[in-house]
Amino acid sequence: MLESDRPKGRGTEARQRKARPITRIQREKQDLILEAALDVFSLHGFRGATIDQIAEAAGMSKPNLLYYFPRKEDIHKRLMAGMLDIWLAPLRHMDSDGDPIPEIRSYIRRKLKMSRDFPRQSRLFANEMLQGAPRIIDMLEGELKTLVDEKAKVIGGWMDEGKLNRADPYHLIFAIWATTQHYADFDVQVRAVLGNDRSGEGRFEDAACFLEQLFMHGLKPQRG
Amino acid sequence: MLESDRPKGRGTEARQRKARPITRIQREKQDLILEAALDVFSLHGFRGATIDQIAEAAGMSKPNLLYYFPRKEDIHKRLMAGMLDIWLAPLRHMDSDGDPIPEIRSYIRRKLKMSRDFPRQSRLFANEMLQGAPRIIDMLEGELKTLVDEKAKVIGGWMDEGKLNRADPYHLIFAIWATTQHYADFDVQVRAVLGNDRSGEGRFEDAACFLEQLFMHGLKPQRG
DNA sequence: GTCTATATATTGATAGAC
DNA sequence: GTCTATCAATATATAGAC
Repeated sequence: MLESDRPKGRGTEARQRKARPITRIQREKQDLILEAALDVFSLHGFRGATIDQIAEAAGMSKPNLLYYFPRKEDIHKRLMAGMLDIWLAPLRHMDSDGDPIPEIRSYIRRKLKMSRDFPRQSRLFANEMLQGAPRIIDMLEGELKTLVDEKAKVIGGWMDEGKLNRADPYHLIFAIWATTQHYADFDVQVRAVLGNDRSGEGRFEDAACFLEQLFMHGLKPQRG
Repeated sequence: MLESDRPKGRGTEARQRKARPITRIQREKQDLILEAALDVFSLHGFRGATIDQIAEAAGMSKPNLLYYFPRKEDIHKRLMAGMLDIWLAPLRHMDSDGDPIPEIRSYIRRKLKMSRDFPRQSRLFANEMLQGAPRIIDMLEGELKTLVDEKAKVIGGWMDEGKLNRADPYHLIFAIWATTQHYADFDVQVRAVLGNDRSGEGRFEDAACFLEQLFMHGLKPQRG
């Protein structure tokens, strides 16, 4: 059995870091590593990424990097944790007391902006999903499900009041996730299809415009 | 420089296979390998997958597998090639002479059905995208772009005739891809959020229903 | 065609000098 | 804290017996 996430080499006990305050220079080095690791992990996934690559991207030697994060998994864990909060912020932000249409419109825009500004985080997340989310499945079934349940209830309430067309709130949320994250995760494909002439950053504004139209009115023209 | 796709070991020249007809037993073995490789590649990506894993899943020894596909890359290449045709079939199928609304509705259903029936192929493709599509970028900029350009023109024509609400055809196609493939690529997340009770195969029917509603009518209720 | 044994490179992680 | 050197495991691929 090839267990990808098992620490290799001889008995590796995570190096005990003393609980002393972290210096500025230490944090800067850590941030440098995390920044480089985000590049590499988001592109190759956990197993595809190598410490060599991360160290080179961070401009330091491999043992030096391992001085700050004793194990490869530690870096990945930190990146995931740091990202999940940011990632769910837009959904948390959706206000049950607000007007349904503007709330959903603004949720879509916020989510699309995250794909534009944090594409690597999106791909890191997508990589984890494709692999069956081994490292965050608990969070999906716990924290995430709770949040979505809550927001689905809010949306369902809006529909009951006739402020939105009736539709499954869960699949609505999936659709918003899918359409917005697509521009980060499938960026190569989007660029290839749009061609060089349309591959400027304008594609995000076009996407925002299209998605607003889609989610608000759909494709079928109204008679009259 | 760590070049992941470079063949390793000593001077490896692809073993010259004689151009003699392939026997039935050979094809069966190859299919067995491809089937196993699809499992492993779709889950771990190209670099994350190992020949050991594939060989074990196929129930044969590693050298035996390498007898049929001399290099790891050969297996992956075959899987990609075999998949791309299937993958684009639903879009090719969209008929410019048909009625716009039924054509699009049926395209969505067909694409969603592919996510249900071929989730591993979808994830294989997604993995390749996340990595910047190094092995199929030419196909994206060539064959795929040509096909999408053509179909975008068809959809644009329908809009000119007033048979569809005006919207960017390219982003419409992206939205259909994203929403349908989401159910294969982010399957873990979908299941986690819907919970055990709603994680039967019924979720695909729910999704089909929702997506039809979304793409046809959007969320905003019509007055009157 | 299939197997055992093995060559060679890569990789995660450690040792120990400075 | 940082580096060079290196270990042990893993991985791709080949050699050669049967």
